[in-house]
Amino acid sequence: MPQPSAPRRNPGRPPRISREEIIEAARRIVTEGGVGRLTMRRLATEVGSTPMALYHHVRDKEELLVLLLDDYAARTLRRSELPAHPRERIVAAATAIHEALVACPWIVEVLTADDLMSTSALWFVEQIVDGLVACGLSLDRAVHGYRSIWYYTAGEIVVRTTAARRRADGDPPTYREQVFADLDSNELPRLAQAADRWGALTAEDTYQDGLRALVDGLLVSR
Amino acid sequence: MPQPSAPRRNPGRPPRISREEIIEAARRIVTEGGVGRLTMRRLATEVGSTPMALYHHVRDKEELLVLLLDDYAARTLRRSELPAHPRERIVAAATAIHEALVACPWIVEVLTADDLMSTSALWFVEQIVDGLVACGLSLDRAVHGYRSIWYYTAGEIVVRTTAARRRADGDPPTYREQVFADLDSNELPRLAQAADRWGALTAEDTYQDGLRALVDGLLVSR
DNA sequence: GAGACTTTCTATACATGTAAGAAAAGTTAG
DNA sequence: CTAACTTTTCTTACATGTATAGAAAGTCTC
Repeated sequence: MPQPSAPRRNPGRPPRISREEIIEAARRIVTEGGVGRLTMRRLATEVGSTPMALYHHVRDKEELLVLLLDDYAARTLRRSELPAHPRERIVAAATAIHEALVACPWIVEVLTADDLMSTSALWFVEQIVDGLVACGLSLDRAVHGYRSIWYYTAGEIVVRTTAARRRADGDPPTYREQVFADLDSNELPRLAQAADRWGALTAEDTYQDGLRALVDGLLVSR
Repeated sequence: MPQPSAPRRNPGRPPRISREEIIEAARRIVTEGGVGRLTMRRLATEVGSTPMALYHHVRDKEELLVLLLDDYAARTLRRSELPAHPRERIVAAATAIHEALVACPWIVEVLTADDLMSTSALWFVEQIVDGLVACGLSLDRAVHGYRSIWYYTAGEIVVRTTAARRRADGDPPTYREQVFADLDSNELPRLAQAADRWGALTAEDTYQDGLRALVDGLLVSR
């Protein structure tokens, strides 16, 4: 029977760095110089260690980014007063998540990693699922509904911030824009009709419009 | 006045490889060994050239992947008989795009790159926009609606295929799953209630459900 | 034909993520 | 104390994307 109160230390070489230290240092690097400055080597010197030592605390760089995102969410997403009406509560919770993520431009590389599962984000997820249930959906349908909202949200952020970044880089227009300029107005009349406004239209932020549509659609129980 | 019919060749060293050749070779590599096998060096030897020569035909690897995706779309997406009823036409067109992309597991890394703009995909985009207009939306709102559908579609694919890949890798469960196991059922009752089914629920393919909800929502003009 | 100009290709170099294995620094059993 | 064992750290090495500089191979002007 092991003595429970004895401060018996662990065997093995004692660690000189911790996951928390690593994340802290990573956060410093990212907030100062952007996510592009975050390399394993830089991070290692920042915590006073070697690159490979990091890999004992973090599976790989992607996991590091996920941890960083969760850390960010934990300190940004604060539970706030949400509307009482379920439908509006859903919209507000999703919008809160969306705003937090949009304000953090480097996440794009991480969003592909399944849900946003930071403990602090979970409260908002709960609000969404609960709102859907309150509107009459079964629990299963509510979870599926939340997933749809998450797909929409993640897709919006990933697609729009990548596009925005590309615009900011002042890249020469890709051949895609060329394609769009050469539209055949007999074959594709609507697109041709919208062609000149396409760039402006797709740059607009219509997250809430789409979200409301999606939520409305989810709530007309079928 | 330049002689129009003269086969005056271009100045400069004549190219030994073309963008088409490159894409062809890349397709071979990817279909044989997966996208992980596609490196610039391998591609270079495949076309009998050097890595840096590729960069005269392709801006960078990302553009190569985009080209590859368009190439794939061009040979997979065939215009098909779509329902006449506008709402069903929208759903069918989006589903066609979705199915083509899902069948092609390496796209994930590219989907972040704005729209799917392959010429062959544009026809489906046209169907969606036109369907929305036929249901009474203004052209602007229809374009926005299409964008919402695209966000949802891209997000669904990116999130779900990444999750599936991770599952297939047999990774040790990430700390996210740990978080989910430790849910406090007082704080987050709905999530706790769904916790054990969460994995199964989020693995289900509910693309069409969400899509229909979104389209329904878009069509109740507000 | 000689040289200027243009386009494409090649050689070399660097930063990055990370695999593999050895070394270090502890704890525990004898 | 010594030896086995464990955990963490360090060293070295490799594959990859791509920047940079210059060489090669054409056309054009004269």
